[in-house]
Amino acid sequence: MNAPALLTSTEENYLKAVFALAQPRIGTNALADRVQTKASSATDMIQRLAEKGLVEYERYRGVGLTPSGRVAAAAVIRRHRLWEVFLAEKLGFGWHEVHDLAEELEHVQSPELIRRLDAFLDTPSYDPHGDPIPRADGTWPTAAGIRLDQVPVGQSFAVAGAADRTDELLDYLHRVGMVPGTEWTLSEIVPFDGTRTVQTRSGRTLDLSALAARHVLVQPHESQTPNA
Amino acid sequence: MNAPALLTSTEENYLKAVFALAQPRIGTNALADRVQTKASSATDMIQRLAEKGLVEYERYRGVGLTPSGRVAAAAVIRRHRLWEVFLAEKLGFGWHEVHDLAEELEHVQSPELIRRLDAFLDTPSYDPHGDPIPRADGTWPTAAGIRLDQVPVGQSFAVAGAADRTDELLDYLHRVGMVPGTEWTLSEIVPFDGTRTVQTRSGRTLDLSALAARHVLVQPHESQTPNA
DNA sequence: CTTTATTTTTAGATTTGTCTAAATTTGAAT
DNA sequence: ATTCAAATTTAGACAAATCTAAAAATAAAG
Repeated sequence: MNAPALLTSTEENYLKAVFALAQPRIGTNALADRVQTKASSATDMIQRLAEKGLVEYERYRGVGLTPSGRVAAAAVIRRHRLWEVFLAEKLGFGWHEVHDLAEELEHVQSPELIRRLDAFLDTPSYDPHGDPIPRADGTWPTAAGIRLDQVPVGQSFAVAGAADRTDELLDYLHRVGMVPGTEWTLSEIVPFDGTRTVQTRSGRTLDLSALAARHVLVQPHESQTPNA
Repeated sequence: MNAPALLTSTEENYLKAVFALAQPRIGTNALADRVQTKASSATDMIQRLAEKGLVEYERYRGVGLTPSGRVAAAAVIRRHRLWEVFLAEKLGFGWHEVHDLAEELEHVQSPELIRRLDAFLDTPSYDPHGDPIPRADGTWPTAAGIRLDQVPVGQSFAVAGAADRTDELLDYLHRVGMVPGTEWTLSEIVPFDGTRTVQTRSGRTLDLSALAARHVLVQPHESQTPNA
């Protein structure tokens, strides 16, 4: 329960992999695959992380995260996803290009840097892929609903919120009338680029890019078959 | 003359140190001091860099950079100083805080990242300390004059240009009338914070912060003693 | 309940970058 | 020209992270 010792980049990468794959435990081979190494190397590394109290490990039984391992993993993921937002929103990289770069940037050790980066980006809750960004305290944003890009065609829903607080997004959603509380139905998903067409009960339609759809949180309704 | 092989962070740090200290050669001890290591380690590293053709090394005689070493060093320094500009201008770090962080960020390997970062920052020519940023092609910005913060009290000068192209700086200089071709005399340097007071021949005075003074390039006049 | 196949772990070696301590070389002083 | 001190290099060891190849444990199949 003392201050979290500094981890090497390699240790951080293993932690992330365990976090991603352990439900609740993951084997050495799968882990080695994930971090691009061999099973024997993974065993070595895991034993070190176990000594540091970050994973719980039993020989031949796989690994899982301890509570403090979960906190450490969230910190790394937070750094990773904030850098992804920076790369996409500020430098104009495509959402598919940002992962590898963030993989390097995430290991720069400085709480103050991350605090300021977070503020500079307007404290986003989701990265360019739509994945949640852990908060500074290690908690995860629980979607006030599900993301619009995960809603099936035909589903009706109410807008619950926006995935981040940038003026650009909020202005845009306000301008097109997609504000919390409003009711819509998803009528089409364009296969080519994932554009969503939604419409109000009064018949007004609106096209939203896949990116925009990832940033809109909605509360789906019971079902489109009105019974009861 | 083939593509420059990827260097490790450590190799890059040694290269920077040789660049900074070799005029034209530097000894093992001084180099070791600079990179926070021991002379024996420096010897090892230098021999590796010599094999890669980046430094010219003769036993017991010290090291200097080869032409391709100079190019590689410029690339590292370019990355370092661009990150410094980012940290200071975008994240609001003080100019004294940016060095150590840039030291880590500079080793992220991606030409495209640096290209985009450079554009995002409006292609600055000087970092927050006033040091020149090598261009993408490895050439160095030769000051159209000297920086105003290096002018002694009493000196007259003509404004030659601005150290970078950000709208903020250019707008500001335009607004206060400090545009290329105008004539001024430096009448005071405030010891506390380095603020410069300058005045026109007609007597108008203007206070410039130390930061602003670092970003103004001037052409000093012969002398303040009017003879001939 | 054996046998076999898969997964996991150990053992020993390698690379990068470092260290201490001992051996060399250089250059300066007498 | 010797001697001496400072700078530099070698030698040998170590820690982190990895690998290959061999050994051990588990799980699956008959």
